[in-house]
Amino acid sequence: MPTDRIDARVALNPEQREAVEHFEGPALVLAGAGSGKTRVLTTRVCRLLDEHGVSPHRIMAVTFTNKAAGEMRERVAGLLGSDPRGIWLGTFHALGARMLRRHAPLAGRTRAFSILDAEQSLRQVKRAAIDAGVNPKRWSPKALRTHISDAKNQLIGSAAFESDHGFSADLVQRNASRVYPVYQESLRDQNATDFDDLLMLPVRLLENNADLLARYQEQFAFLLVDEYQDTNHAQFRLLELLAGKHGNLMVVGDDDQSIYGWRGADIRNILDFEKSFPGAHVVRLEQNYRSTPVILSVANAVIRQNRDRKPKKLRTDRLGGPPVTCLEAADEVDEAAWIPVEIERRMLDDPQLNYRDFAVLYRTNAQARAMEDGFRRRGVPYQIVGGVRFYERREVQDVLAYLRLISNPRDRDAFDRVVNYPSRGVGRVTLQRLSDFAATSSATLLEAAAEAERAPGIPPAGARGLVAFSDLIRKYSANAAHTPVGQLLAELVEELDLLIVLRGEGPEGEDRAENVRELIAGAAEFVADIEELEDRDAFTDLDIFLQQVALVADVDRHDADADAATLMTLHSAKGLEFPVVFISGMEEGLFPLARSYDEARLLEEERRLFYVGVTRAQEKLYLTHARRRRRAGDVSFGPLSSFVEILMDDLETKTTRQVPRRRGAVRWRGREDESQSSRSRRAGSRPGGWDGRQGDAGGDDSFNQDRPSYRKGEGVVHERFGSGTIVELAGFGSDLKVVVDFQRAGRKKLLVRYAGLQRDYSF
DNA sequence: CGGGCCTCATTTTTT
DNA sequence: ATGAGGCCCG
Repeated sequence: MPTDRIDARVALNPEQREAVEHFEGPALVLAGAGSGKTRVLTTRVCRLLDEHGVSPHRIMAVTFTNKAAGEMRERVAGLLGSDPRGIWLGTFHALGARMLRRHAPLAGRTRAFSILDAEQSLRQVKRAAIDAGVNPKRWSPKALRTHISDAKNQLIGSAAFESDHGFSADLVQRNASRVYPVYQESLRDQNATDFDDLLMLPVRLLENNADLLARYQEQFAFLLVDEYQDTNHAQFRLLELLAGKHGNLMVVGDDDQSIYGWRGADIRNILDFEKSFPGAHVVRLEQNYRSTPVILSVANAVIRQNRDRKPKKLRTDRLGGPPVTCLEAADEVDEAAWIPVEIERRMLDDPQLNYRDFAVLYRTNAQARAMEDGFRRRGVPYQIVGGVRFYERREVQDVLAYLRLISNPRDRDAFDRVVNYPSRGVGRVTLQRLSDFAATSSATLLEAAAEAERAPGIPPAGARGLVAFSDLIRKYSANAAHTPVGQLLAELVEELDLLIVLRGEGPEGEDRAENVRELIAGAAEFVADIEELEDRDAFTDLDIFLQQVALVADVDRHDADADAATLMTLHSAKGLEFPVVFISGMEEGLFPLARSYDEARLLEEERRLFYVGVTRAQEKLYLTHARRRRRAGDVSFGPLSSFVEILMDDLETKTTRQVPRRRGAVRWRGREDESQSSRSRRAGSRPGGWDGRQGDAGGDDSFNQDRPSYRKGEGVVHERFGSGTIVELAGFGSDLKVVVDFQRAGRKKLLVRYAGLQRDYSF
């Protein structure tokens, strides 16, 4: 029996088995961190294919990253013994793009439409703002784009948005409502979409074309969705539509790991799944196979504090494990110096460990730089995920812009970018004249460029440049149909002498040339996705390459096999695991980020983010913080993060050599690097504020004047309201607010500055 | 038309 | 502190 074959290779616990064996109807799998959800998903896919004989093209499996999709494909192939050809497997955006590509004319696009990334779409928003008479200096294109993007993720089209906000008192909204239609129209003109369109347009396609909807509903007999907690409304709607006939939708997720609220993800999708899909079969996976109980208890202690969640608790059969270490460093340089040293120390202790077993996580990409310096100085190999994205590098963008223009001659953003790169004597004025000329003859810029000699006001030199440019693009467009991308790209770079141009650009030049070479190498390896074979003939290699490149995320480029420590943001770490994890920058104001204090919702998301970070660790977890940190040019003194604060009793604490010893500490200058102080370190903090001493008293937490002396759960006494318990903290420094549940007076929000609270020591 | 200098914002996370 | 964008001059 085929299924025996699969089951024999995949050991499942009863809950996992229950999920895997679920067949028809909606299902919600609440899968805690490390509970084997990927295994459940892949095994179920295998079962559907192998046991139930479902045809692969009738299954859609949605993952959060391309990399996760690739891994799932591999695992399924491994279990089945053959590649699951035909299955619709990928991210929402990739699948949306695929659907859109097939029916592009219905959405006013051709099959070779361009996908604009954030930066490109921002430029188009700016252009649209100008066209719509909205001054981009007064109204930041970024803010406008955020509103437009939010609207799209809510499936609000430009017309609806205009009638909602056209006369809104909120001026940003009102201006956004003027820009949105112009922006959207310009995307259509350019045969382009932004990321959000890859969700919204397919939904519109299905909503407006009954036969198409019926076809896809019939096709997708089974839908599986990973990381469901991070879906937004558009994604929900897409699933709702596609699952409309068969209703066999299984979603897997963990509300505690919902960390993309800022991007429109709606945690309600998972919390209300059973309402949206009545009769849903609910399975909970709470058995954790990843982390030591020590790490899990920290994770549980943190997440328990969130109110808006489905109660659950991770269990493990594992025993023991080293304590979680909290390290205090003097500043971010000190922190970044200590971590690689500690990594080497651990590797000496345990020869089993490799560099790849370590990850350093941080809240913001800005922290990467100092960390990178620390690793480089120590000579510890590392790879950074994120930050300046490969595909966003200037030189890579330039080359890609050529390709985009070759593939899609209407791509305005691409045209602007490379028409004068390398220099062809085409300046701003010439470009403006060309644009006018194109408008009068209703041609594309590229078509107009071919005729530039006839355009009024364009000097002969500029016209020659434009004609040459147009000839160049035309030549490669013709070649694209029968030349592999790698070769096309190599020829192009050769013809433009790009590598030489780049090397001549100064000290960065060599790196840039190297990046371009890497891009060529990547393109040479590119083989159009076999899934596209069905409608393969309609596309050139180039079209497919470009659409794929546009959707590559940073994590997709993470090389798990390289023997190097991984440096990345907490967001990027979702779904990954490492034996040893460092979470750095554990300071109030940085993590949680200061602005999350205003709203409980935001603070809860920060806490979930912390939970995600903690649960990445298999064996050993470090939480590090710096007393002093350079941020955005000036120095900030962040007190220990409240997330760590509540855990202090269960942590082992250390300091680096750079940190002055506390009063009463055993020694000031031993050769010993770390001191074992812990617990009760804060017994001395006084109620009512801070005592702003600086300098040598440094070990005392009161060193920092921003440090709130209050913590959640503490008892306090107010002269009028009596005694109560702190349930919430908000604000900063002199703006610190507390929410207190008073035994008699009920819940009050107080400004510490005025409230005159006393600590209730009897508590 | 291009280069260089100055100003400004920017630092939350990303498909 | 750093980068991007705008402005001015050669």
